Amino acid sequence: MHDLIRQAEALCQRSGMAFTAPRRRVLEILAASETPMKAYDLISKAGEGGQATKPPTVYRALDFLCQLGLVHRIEQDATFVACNHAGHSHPMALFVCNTCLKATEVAYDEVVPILEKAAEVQGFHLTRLVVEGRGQCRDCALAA
Amino acid sequence: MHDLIRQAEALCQRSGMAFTAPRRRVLEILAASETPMKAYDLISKAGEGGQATKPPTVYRALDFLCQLGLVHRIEQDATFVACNHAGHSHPMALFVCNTCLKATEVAYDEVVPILEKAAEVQGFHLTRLVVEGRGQCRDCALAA
DNA sequence: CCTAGTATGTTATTACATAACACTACCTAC
DNA sequence: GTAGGTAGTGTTATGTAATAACATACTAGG
Repeated sequence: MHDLIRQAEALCQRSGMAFTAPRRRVLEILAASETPMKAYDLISKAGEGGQATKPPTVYRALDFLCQLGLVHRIEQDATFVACNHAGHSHPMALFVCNTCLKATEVAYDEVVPILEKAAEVQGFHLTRLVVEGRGQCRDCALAA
Repeated sequence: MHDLIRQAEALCQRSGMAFTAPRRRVLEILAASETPMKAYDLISKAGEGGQATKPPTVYRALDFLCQLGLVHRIEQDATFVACNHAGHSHPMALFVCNTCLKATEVAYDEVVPILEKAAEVQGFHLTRLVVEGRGQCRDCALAA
């Protein structure tokens, strides 16, 4: 799991950005979590042990990590998850299991041009795309 | 614009659901709005004139209208928009213009099987799909 | 040094959403 | 017709998500 932290360090170094304590802390917590986390769970977790951590600190760290593609925000339910495929920035869909709540990342490169074309027909030029889903993951399907 | 209201009435009648006053009110306000609305703008708008309207009333109406497909929730920014293509339930992507904030609905039937297949490869069975975008609409592109 | 840029700390507030319970209207089975 | 269920609304209170605004600290370049 500490691969992610090392990747983050490297990524920041290359782009001349600071991988500061709160950013590291937030990423560590997310990387250790099996499931996507809500912001306020993250805030209280980050505050455990050391000094109290306030919302802006965590939200700023999250913004930073999201921009780097190390963390994704799941719009459906306002949760955050560490990215398994850090570094590169493939378009990735996030599918969340209704049972175990784990998130699965799925590449959707194929559909991007289709959606872009469908939008363009109506004169709409896409700059950002959000693809998310809900359903049942393999493990939970087998368990049932 | 009152087409939508009439459609809603018909739809409710057919399914034996009540198209009550708060539901009608919320739908009217959304139908009259050029752009998607935030929940609390809706709440204060609904409260204008008559009696005060509280959050639960509006949220309940929104849940109801969303289930019927008469209204869509835009997850990216927690706004709500009346559906232009009411009644049927095609999968529809919502693309929001960064400039004028209007929402454009785009059918994405084609991409559903692709995403389903991509998910299935990882053993994930999709039950719900959210596709949203940001960008620039035709009018704003021409104006620029 | 000192100052411009970047990031964090802190307080307060705004915005989004729902839990819980009381009440009403309507319908239907007896 | 009346008891009891169902569906919906009204109301209070609270929980949860996110940011504004301003003060403070760290660091690199002149």
